[in-house]
Amino acid sequence: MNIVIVDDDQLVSMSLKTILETQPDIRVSAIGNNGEAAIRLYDTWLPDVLLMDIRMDKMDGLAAADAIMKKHPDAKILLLTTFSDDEYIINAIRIGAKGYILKQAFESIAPAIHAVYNGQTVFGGEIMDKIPTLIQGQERLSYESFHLSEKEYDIIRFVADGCNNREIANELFLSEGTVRNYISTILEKLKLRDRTQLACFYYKHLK
Amino acid sequence: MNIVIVDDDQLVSMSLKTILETQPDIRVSAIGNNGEAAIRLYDTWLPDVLLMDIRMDKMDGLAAADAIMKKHPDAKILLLTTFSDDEYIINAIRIGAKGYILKQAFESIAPAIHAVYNGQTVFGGEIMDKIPTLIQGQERLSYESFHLSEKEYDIIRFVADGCNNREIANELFLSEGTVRNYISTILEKLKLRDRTQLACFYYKHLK
DNA sequence: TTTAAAATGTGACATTTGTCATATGGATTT
DNA sequence: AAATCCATATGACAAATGTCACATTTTAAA
Repeated sequence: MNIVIVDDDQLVSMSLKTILETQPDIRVSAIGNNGEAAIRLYDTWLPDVLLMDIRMDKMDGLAAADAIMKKHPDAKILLLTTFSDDEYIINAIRIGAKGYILKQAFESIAPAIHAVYNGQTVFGGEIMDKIPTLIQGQERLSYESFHLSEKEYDIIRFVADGCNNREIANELFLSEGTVRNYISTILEKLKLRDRTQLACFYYKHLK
Repeated sequence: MNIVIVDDDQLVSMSLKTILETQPDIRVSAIGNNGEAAIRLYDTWLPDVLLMDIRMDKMDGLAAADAIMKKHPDAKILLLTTFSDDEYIINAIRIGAKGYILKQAFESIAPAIHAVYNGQTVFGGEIMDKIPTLIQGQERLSYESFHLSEKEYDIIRFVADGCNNREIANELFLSEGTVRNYISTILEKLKLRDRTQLACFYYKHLK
């Protein structure tokens, strides 16, 4: 497996090279230190996987990745980042990068490369956690954060499924009145007015 | 590395087991064939990675994954799928699954497991390609496809925002009765029963 | 054991909701 | 001009909903 590394910190690229070459099936063909070099090196070496830092001066990793993907749609580019800067994630995905991982996580870089080499897309765990919020624009709150009991949460799910009180009562083996009482309490806790608002709340914050 | 496999096709689970056990660092501790078994086996074996099919009868993989993640927030669950059914992807991410890959891609399953074990999240390449569209405009159905007028759609949005009839009437300078009539028509067109179901419908299909 | 706190239930009540039949004024078509 | 359609409106009505005050039972704590 033929790899090219691009990072503007010489120290990092060398460490990466050292780590990767302990893997029998990996060879580091070249090292660059900015986006322009990345493009040039990619053309020259056509690596199986390009390992590239996102933040670099001259031309940043995203721009370079974009240019490379346009020219070589099958390129497998694994982006490295120091912190999980949200702003980049979506664009990285959109550009078609095959991964986005934290460069601190040394020991997990080799597995990531293997996965990418095998046609998959890899994200550092912490990074993936942000996707749902990016997709929806809001994070999923757990029902604990509103001091809702398990049963109350059950009921919310039925409401958010369009069930009326009778149906919920039948499903949960409760009387209709009890269901009403539950809903009344839930509405009070969440400062909502009626079941429709509750359903909306569910889809906006709990789903 | 301690793995549990869950797939309702015995043949698949056995093949997977065979493939995985060629890896020196992987041991398959148990095999199950439905979501309930998954939950039970997870509790029993606490595997490093749980490999589970998405589509199963009895209880599907997503529901099981959700239950397991709620109980064991650190669980590493790798979901297997036959085709890249879009609908599941977002939910898989939301639930916190650590991967979503095509089970056909035999040779790439081991690398995926390693990556997940190392704290990363893995997606089959074809699958990741769909994320951008899901992120942007999540295949929302247009209101035309339900023969809803512009005004009717306006009203739906208010309902899905938790407004009651009076509020909608004020916003749109209509009488409360008119709003009711509109909603009545909308419910008829969409074959729904009440405004709560309408709100749910909005979030499920129109949002 | 006694006490306290949940979970569950009931009945009464006002409000909101959804349905229906029907009416009016305007715009469009014939 | 007549017929038709559409948006809007009204009033009457039954059903569903949310609130409240209160029991009863079960569970957990002191």
